[in-house]
Amino acid sequence: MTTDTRDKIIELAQEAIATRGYSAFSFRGLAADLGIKSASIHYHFPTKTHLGVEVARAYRNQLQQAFDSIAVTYESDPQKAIESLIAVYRYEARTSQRMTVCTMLGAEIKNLPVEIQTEMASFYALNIDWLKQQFIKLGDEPEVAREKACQLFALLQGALMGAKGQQNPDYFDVVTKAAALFF
Amino acid sequence: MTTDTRDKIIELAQEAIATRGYSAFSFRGLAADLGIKSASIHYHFPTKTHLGVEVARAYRNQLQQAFDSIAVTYESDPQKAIESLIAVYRYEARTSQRMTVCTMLGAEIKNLPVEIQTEMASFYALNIDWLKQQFIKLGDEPEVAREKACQLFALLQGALMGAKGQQNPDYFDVVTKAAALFF
DNA sequence: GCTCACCTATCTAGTGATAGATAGGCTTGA
DNA sequence: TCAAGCCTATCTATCACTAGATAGGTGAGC
Repeated sequence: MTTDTRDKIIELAQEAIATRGYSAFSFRGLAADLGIKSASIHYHFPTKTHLGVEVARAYRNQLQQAFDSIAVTYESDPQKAIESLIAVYRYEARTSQRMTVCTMLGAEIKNLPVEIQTEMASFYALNIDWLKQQFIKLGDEPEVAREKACQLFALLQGALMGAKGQQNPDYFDVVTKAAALFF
Repeated sequence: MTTDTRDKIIELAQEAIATRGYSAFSFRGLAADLGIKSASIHYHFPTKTHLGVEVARAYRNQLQQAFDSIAVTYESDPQKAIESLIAVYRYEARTSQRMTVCTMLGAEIKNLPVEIQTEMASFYALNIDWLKQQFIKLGDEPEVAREKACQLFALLQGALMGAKGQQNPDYFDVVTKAAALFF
């Protein structure tokens, strides 16, 4: 067991990035939450960039798993699959008053180490490609499917962002009603 | 004339917030860009919070002016008015690789002084109320108009955010094609 | 079964850089 | 003359990061 301290650090860092942003979270803050010293975090992650990259990777894996799981469950019903993804994001908007790591890091991108900027690209690709596949299953031409995927993902990000910016989770529901327009 | 240094500070701060975020811009950085010392910025704005609030207010005024100007120009054509607003955001997405102050501060809201959080609320209200008015003019019932306004605004924010997160301005255009769905 | 060497995970104590903020002085123009 | 505008110099807090020490565990060789 390579300790679960490492995992806890990633988990807390992910939470911190999602709520306050990359430049606003600190090793000291994380350490305080964990009840250890910041030097101990440096033992697991030599630099903040290293930790940031690991958080991004972990989040990407979670996302990938969610996609796989949904795609299996609703293999023959792409519309339900999409609605199920929206429910996942809805859960994030409701339970924690935070944004996804993807959205947060996207906003901050100009202020991120290049290593993390690189990871960012795959977030968008993952979401958009998956949505595109669902629309293709629903009978759309690839190019149309891609456009719809971009549009729906933008709607989702805007919904998440607005729910947080206004501190009003209901906003997410109002906005995602518009998802119906894509079917 | 209460100097234009003050105005320049607000302008540069706005630019900095829109590109890198509130917590990532500094008095020293601004001062360096202006060719003065950080102490001189404190002369104009006693604290970072004061400056932040002024930036928010200034941005809100610009937004209000843009709304007024568009509403007058396209008074009898609300659809054109909305398309004109999209063009404004499009310009922001294209020319500078930055986000609007509203979107950026919205993402960071959990990390902002309360004074600025308060200003934030008016950004959303301003955008959504204005859009709502246009939809009402187009014949929608108030409640429907409000929902459409939220949805379209979320789409715009998502478009802006995605264009930046992927460093691809074309994304904005692909996404905002979906605005047609609202007419 | 013991010991020596190494590893893991943490600590204390500090580095230099930078943050926001302040006190007090110089300069210039009305 | 005096105040607006900017300065130098400094403070305190915090940042990421490092060095060196320590305590406990693991494993190999005798």
